[in-house]
Amino acid sequence: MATESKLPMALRAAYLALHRRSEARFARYDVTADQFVLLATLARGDALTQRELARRMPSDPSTVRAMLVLLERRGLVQRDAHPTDSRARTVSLTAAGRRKFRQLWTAGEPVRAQMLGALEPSEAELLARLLTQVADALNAQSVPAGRSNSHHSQKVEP
Amino acid sequence: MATESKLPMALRAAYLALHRRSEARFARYDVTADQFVLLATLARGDALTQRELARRMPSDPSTVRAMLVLLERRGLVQRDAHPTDSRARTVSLTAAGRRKFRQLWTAGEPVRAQMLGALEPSEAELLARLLTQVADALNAQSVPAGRSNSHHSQKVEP
DNA sequence: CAGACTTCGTGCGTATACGCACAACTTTTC
DNA sequence: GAAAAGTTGTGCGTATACGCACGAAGTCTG
Repeated sequence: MATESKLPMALRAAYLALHRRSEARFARYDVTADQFVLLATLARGDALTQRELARRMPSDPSTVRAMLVLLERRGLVQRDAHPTDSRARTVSLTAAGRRKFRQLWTAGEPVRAQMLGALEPSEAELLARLLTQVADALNAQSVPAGRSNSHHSQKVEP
Repeated sequence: MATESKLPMALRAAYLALHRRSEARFARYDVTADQFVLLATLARGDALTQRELARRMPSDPSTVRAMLVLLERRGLVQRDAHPTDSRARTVSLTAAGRRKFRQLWTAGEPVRAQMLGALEPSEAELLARLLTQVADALNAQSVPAGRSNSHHSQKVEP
């Protein structure tokens, strides 16, 4: 039974280590590791709805909202009315947000280097692939109580 | 730059997916995913100090303390005076705690199966190894430019 | 077009995940 | 042995991470 829990525990340990390291690294910029993820996501695709932003992070929409409130207050992001959907709001980086993100990207370099340095280039690639496979499997809503071992990430029978 | 952040993002996504899935799975037992980790750690080595428990989880000692308060209140763990060190307290599972853990272990089986099912057996092994490598690298206090770090016991090249 | 259903964002409550400062205690040092 | 230094647990503050319920607005029925 210990062998079976090795993978989940290793995943947890690795993520928490990454998170702690990043947190320490970004602290002097007054930005958290998760705020960095949010800013990075916006840097790659601006003017997303909060929902879409949350989906890409990936994080819970209500978590993202809490983060946006803090970031908006500090002028790093702005939220505007959606052009066509009046329920939604679009989120974008401000000029200050873009500047901050560039600083953070540089500041985070040693952490990424530390991760990558522990692996062969091919291993890094492989690791990313395996993690994605695992994440997809876990997100594929496959078995709350049924037997259907649908190995593809599609819908479940209603 | 997108390629460089792929691995950290994939790690984050995979962990969060695991966490969400586990959380949902354990909810009906009124136990969180992290409480499960704590109980599992105690199940593997009882009568640890809070510090040692935190180290093995791995989690922050003050986080572990908060968790212990909740779990103790519910009678799943107990904290006793340490036999020789009067600063420390030893933590153990109660009978109810052991029973709960067995239930949780079973309840969590589908999640582990879902993870493992997405991988070849050899891949699972490899993934665990790579994650451990990454975690070790991140925890190895290599200090890329700091000055005020001297606490941890790890080696650093000077 | 009206009702049902879905989706978006908000607000609230709980549990991590930490850092930091502090008191009590242990170990080391001189 | 007493002072210095280190360790253990506690308490506090902030930021996630989420679920759930709600109102508002969009979409889909008939």
